[in-house]
Amino acid sequence: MQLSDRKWKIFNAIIKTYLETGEPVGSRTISKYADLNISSATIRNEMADLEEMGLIIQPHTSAGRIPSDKGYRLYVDYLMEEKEQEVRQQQEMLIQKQDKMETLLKQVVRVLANNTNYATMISAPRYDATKLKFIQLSVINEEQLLAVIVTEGNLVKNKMLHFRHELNNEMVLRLNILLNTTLTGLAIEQINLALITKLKEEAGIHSEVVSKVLDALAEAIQMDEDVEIYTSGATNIFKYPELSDSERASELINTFEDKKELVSLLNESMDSTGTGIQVYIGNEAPIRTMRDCSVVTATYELGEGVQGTVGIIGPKRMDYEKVVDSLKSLKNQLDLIFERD
Amino acid sequence: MQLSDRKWKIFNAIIKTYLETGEPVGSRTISKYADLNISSATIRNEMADLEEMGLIIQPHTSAGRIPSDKGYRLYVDYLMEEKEQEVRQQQEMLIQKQDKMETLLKQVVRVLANNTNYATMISAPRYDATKLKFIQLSVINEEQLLAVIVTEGNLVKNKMLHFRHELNNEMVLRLNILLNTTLTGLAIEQINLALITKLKEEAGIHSEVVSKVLDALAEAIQMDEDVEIYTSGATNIFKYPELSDSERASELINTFEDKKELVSLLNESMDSTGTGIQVYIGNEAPIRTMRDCSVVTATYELGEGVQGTVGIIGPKRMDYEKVVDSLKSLKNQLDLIFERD
DNA sequence: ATTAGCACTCATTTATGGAGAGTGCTAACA
DNA sequence: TGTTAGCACTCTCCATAAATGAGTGCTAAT
Repeated sequence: MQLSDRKWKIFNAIIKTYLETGEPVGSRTISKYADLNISSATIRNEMADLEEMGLIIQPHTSAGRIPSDKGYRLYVDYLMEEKEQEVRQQQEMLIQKQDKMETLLKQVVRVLANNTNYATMISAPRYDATKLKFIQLSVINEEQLLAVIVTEGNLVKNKMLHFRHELNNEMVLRLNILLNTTLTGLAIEQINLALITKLKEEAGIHSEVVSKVLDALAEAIQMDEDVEIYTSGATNIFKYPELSDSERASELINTFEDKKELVSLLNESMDSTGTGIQVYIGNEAPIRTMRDCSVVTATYELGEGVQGTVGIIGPKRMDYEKVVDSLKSLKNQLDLIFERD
Repeated sequence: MQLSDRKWKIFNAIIKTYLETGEPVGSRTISKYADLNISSATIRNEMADLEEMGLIIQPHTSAGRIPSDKGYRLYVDYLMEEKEQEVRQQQEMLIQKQDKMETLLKQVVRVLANNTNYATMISAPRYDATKLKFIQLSVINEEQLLAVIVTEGNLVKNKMLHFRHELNNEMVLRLNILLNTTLTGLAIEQINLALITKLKEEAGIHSEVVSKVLDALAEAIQMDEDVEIYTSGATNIFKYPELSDSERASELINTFEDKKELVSLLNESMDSTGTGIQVYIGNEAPIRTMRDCSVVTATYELGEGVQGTVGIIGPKRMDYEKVVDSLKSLKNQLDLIFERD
């Protein structure tokens, strides 16, 4: 399927105009379009062809045309290709380094939402590939231990552990040393059975505590996979009439509040792209409530394959160029911030 | 302003009916109301009186009546008075004890939102009156310390500290002992200047570290006052037509996402009621976007004056009885959970 | 191959005219 | 004197109809 030069120009004009106005665009509008001196009648003929190709759609007879999902896809693919080389002047967003990952991520989504006027989300870096930096067990009282786990990138987790028998300070001190000397610098996935057995052996009679700590560690990670995601600007969807009728808006905002589905989307995007930018148009995203939206995601890196994903959700007629630029710029900044860590 | 018995009955019938249907209620509807054998004409006369008193309103000529804010207020005041003694069969909500405060609070709002079909929020217990349980400084690398702060009720905070000069393990160990022996068991507000001076003295050349730790502590607390609030069920507002037009819904959900204003509301409610249940009707709440809502709050306790607030936001015609019951039940459970801590 | 012209289609807007619900008032009644 | 039936009146809420206008597809002329 090859588009003639003129067809391409017309198609482009339709997309551009529709992105701006959000309303079906007719042949006369296009005929007035700059550097295109053709009458509306001719354009009508061309549009009929484009429609037959499935690139544009008529919402009803005697209305203008709007891009189909396939049309958007073509446009975006072309756009991305073109962008590949071109390094544009990127608008700077002010992301400041933060001590705590959580604060940083919240800031990122907030700034991004304000900049783009779309809804945004970000997933915390995937934990199981991150290296352990530090473990600290502290005695809270006779039956409780607090385990603090710090990983590369200063992701801090804490988990409370309960024991039946009494804990004594000295033992905990020895365990701390043991755990740190053995585990520090390892990625979570490197902690295998052999290592665990060895640890337990060395811990002697306290092996039960060791296994509880490791369980806790695993559990803490598991929990994160499920939950750790931040969103912002959900209400931006009200700025786009095609999304803001009660029904749709409610569903969408619900998806945002729940976050569960968002996690799977971000994870999928991360797995499939490695480190690029990905666009889901309408039903391409695996979330039903987003069938009228487009989602653009980017994966950021935190050294050695450890990565998270940031995403922007808007109407299908979102400003893809701007969004892609914003994400690229953001991605660079994040990579930078994590680099000097 | 004294209501005759009959006027009261009519007023009550109007409120009850309106709470159910959400539509203006007319004289004929009331005349069919059980144990009230009066003709519609008579009721019309009474209603005219009630309207003059400002208790009910006519949205337009020849429509039924709806309660005014003043009317709701009267109803709620009476309701609360009546409830005071009566201990009703309270529906149980399943709140499970959790290790971490955050998890617990999130669970609470979720369950509450599901139970009531309104939007819910909860503020973490106020920090500055809580007693310190434990402080732990850990060396992360040459220039960074991780401070972990645990308070009563197992609220865990961590904060990363940066230093120019090198840190050594021994010093940190000594500081840990010093901080814990001195501060454990104290409420934050008890850490006064005298104590600080004494601490610094004992720390000798490491007094700089001490003051940084204390700063961090203060800052961590400050931050909490601003942010620590959890919400759930924001999308429930779409279940009530009077709140779910684009404009209103957008504003409301925004308020929920922002949380800043919610904090001030919850704090105010806590200050003014001590430990009871409070109802804000329409503009009584200090948040403009909630002018069409009612808010019911309850303060829960966590031993010795440490308290947080939980709130429910719904349309003005919310089911106050049910909401108050739910909150009371919840309050009891929370008090119980924290008690055995 | 392009374009002007025209008939035709459909969403959107504006008027119009009940139907229904509910009121306020008056006059009759117990 | 309090209560009620009756009635005219006032609104909102629909549904239907008519006018508008944007945009198309097709045909015939250039």
